[in-house]
Amino acid sequence: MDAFYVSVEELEDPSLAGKAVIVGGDPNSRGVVASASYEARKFGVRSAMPLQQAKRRCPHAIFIRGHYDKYSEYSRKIHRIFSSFTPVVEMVSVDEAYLDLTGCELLHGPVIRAADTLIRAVKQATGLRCSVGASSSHVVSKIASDQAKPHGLLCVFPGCEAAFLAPLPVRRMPGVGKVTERQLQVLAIKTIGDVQRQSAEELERRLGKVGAWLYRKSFGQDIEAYAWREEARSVSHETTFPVDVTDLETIRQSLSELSQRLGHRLRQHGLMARTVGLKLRYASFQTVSRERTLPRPTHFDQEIYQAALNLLGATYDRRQKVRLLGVRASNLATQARQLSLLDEERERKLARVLEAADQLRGRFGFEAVRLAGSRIKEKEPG
DNA sequence: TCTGGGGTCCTAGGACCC
DNA sequence: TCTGGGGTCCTAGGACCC
Repeated sequence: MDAFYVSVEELEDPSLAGKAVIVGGDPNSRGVVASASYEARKFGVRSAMPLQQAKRRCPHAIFIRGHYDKYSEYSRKIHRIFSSFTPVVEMVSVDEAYLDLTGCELLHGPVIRAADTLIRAVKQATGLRCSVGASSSHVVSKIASDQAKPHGLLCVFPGCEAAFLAPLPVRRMPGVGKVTERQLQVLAIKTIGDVQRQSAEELERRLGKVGAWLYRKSFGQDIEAYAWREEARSVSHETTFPVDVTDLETIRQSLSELSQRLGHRLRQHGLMARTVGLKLRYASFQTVSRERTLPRPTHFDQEIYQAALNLLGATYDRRQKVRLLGVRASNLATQARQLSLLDEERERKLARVLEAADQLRGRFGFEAVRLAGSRIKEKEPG
C-alpha cells in the first residue's frame, strides 16, 4: 500500500488530501514518524525519523497520533480482496502481501493484466492506492513494487531477475541494514551486482548465514513460499517515558501496568508464557534485557509482574535515569482453554481429583482409575 | 538529528545431560 | 590430572523489518 496510514487518515478526513501529513504523534514528543504523505516526503521526511526532526524539516505538516485499529480494519479489507484473487496470500504486515498467481492465467489473464485489475479493485473497494511488483521471486517483486510507487506497476519477466537487481545498491535488498551495508562496503561491495560477482563461499565465510542468504537472493533465487508461522513467538509491551525517570515508585507502577496488559493479551490469545523478560533503556540509550524461565508457565498479571520486579531488582542501576521500560513474554505454549475464575476453581478441584486418583493407582494399579472418555489400550484379543 | 512499539531471527557462551 | 562428542535449553545482545 502507498503511504498506508496517511492514506487511511485521508479517507477518514478528506480535507487532509494533498497536504503534508505525518502519522506518529505530537511533534514535541519522543516519537518517530510512522508514515508520511508524499507531500511531506518532498521535505525530506521519512518513516522512522524522530518527530522533532520531521517538524524542523516540515513545520507546516499536520501531525496525527494514528488510529491503529482503523489500519487493521483496512488491512483486513485488502486481505479479503487479495484472497479473492488467489488462495495463496502471504500477508507480511498490515500493508504488504505476496500473492502467488501461478496457474491463475485462465482467471485473470497475463500477469500484467492481473496486477492492473488488482490495483483497480483495491482502489475501487477501499479508496486506497497500492503498487505492485510482479516477478518470479519475492525479493524482486518487493523491490519492483518499491520502484513502482506510488500507484504503479512494474513487471520483471522470468530470466531478467539478476539483471534487474544488479545495478541497485545493496542496501535496497530487504534484510541488508546499516550494519551489513557497512560490512559489505569494507569488501568493496556496493551494488547487488557486486554481490553476484563474489564467491558464495567467501561471502558465507565473512558474513555467516547472512552471506549465504544474500548471495542467493542477489540473483532473485527465492521462489519458495515463506514459512508461515501461525503462532507468535513472543508478546511484549514497552513504553518510553515522556521524560527520563529515576523514581522507583513510578517505575514499579509502570511495570505493573505493562504486566497487566501483557497478561491480558496472553489470556486473550489463550497463551501461557514460560519465560518473562524485562527491558530497560537508560537515558544514555544503553539498553539491557534480562529474562527468567519460570518453573511453570503463566498468564497471570501478578506472576508476570512479580517476575519482572525480581528482574528489575537484579538489573536496575539506580545511578542512571530510565528512558524506556518493557516486559516480554516468550517460550509460549498454547493453552486449550482460557482460565476464568470459575475455571481456576475447577482446576483446583481437578488437582484434588488427580491426587486421589494417583493414590488409588498406587494401591490398585494404574488402570484402576481412568479419565472419562480416555481410552486405555485394549488387551490383545485372546 | 536524538532516536516508538511491536515483532523475528541469529550468534555465542555456558549449564547440564548422556 | 587432563580430557570426548553430541545434544538441548537458557540467556544476552544485536541486526533487521514494518
